[in-house]
Amino acid sequence: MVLSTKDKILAKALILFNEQGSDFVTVRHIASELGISHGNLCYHFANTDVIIEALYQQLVDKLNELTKEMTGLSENQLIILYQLSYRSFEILYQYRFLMLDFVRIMRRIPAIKLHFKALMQIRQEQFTHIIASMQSNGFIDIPEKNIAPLIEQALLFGDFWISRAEILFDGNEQEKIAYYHKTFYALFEPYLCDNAEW
Amino acid sequence: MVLSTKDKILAKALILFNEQGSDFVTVRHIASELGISHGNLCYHFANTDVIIEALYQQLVDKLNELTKEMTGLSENQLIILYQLSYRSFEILYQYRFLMLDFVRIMRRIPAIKLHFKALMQIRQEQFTHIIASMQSNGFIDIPEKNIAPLIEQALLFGDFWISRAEILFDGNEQEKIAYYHKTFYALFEPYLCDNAEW
DNA sequence: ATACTTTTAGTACATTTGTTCTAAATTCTA
DNA sequence: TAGAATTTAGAACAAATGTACTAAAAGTAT
Repeated sequence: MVLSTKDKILAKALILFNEQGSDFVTVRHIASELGISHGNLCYHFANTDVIIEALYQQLVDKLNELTKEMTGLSENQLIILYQLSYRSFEILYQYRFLMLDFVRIMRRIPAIKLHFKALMQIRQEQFTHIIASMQSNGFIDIPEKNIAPLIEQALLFGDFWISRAEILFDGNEQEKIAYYHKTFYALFEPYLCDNAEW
Repeated sequence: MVLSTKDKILAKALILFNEQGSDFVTVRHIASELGISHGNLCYHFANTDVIIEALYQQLVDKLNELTKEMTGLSENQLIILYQLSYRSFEILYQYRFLMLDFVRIMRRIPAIKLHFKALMQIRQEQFTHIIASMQSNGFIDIPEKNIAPLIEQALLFGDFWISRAEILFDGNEQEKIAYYHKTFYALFEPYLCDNAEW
């Protein structure tokens, strides 16, 4: 399996962005790491913003694919919620620079900001739907007024656990994901019914 | 009340950082906005990192002062928790660029990263203490195993609500703070006892 | 008033970066 | 294989930035 120059650039850029942050990394750095000229790199991607947009699109595609895959399953919503969030955490971690430099990237690349706002809308509806479904199946018992805050908490946590982990967590990648996912899932625990323990 | 050049620089830098992010703002920009030469500015602060460190110190001082003030009160811990967090949210918002550029700043200025890790340790202990105290006073009933996740959730929320708000919240500053503080406080609600409603 | 210190403006320089351009090399296609 | 399209390397340029330096101006103390 041989990668095209385009794909090699994206793969290397992802590594460098994750390691060093999306600033500090320039087209020249990426080209240098790949052993190609920056003129060549700019032929494929005019600047780093374009590369970031491409990587963001990769992330969105992967998350969409995951969602499609999971909603096809016949497991109960509790397991869906657990596994969907866990695997989302794994995917997000692959593209962690996007979350680590969240505000900066949104400020610099309006297209991503617009798209992200729309994405959040969708995610919020998905959550609402899952919770309503769990409610009607008796897995969860949550007062109406607590639903919106819970979803807000969950979405915020999902976006920023990586940033917190980057500064404060000592441990390898797998431990990190497992720890923060556990803490994420604990958001829902107060509302779980007894028959929801598994 | 006339400000020294040093203080004028810090005040203007805070405004610009909050508006535009800590990169994009250079010593030349700040100097230009103030109508002074950048040579002069560099006489007071060698570079933007030093300015950021000074502003971070201001934030820490304000938060410490608030904590000291609040722990002196004789209200019950529920009110303490509510008010302390609300006023912390207000102060954090004043210095929001620090939270918006969280990871970037920590990566660039190791002194702040070290200090912040220590600060988090202290905040975690404060939370633990408050919760234990509320527990023994019968305001809250929380299983032992849920305490650590709750604290982690609260600290994470406290650090990153500003970033989420920056992208997604439409509304003025007061509404923003009120909305996110309410969502923050909702983290604790599932565990509050009946006698804790107020 | 004089000498000393602090503050200020302005200049200069090296480095980095984005961007554009040219021409060579390579690959593709007919 | 010949010609066209694509890909690549490298040079060149302008703009921005951090940093250091000089000298003038303002303030202070004796």
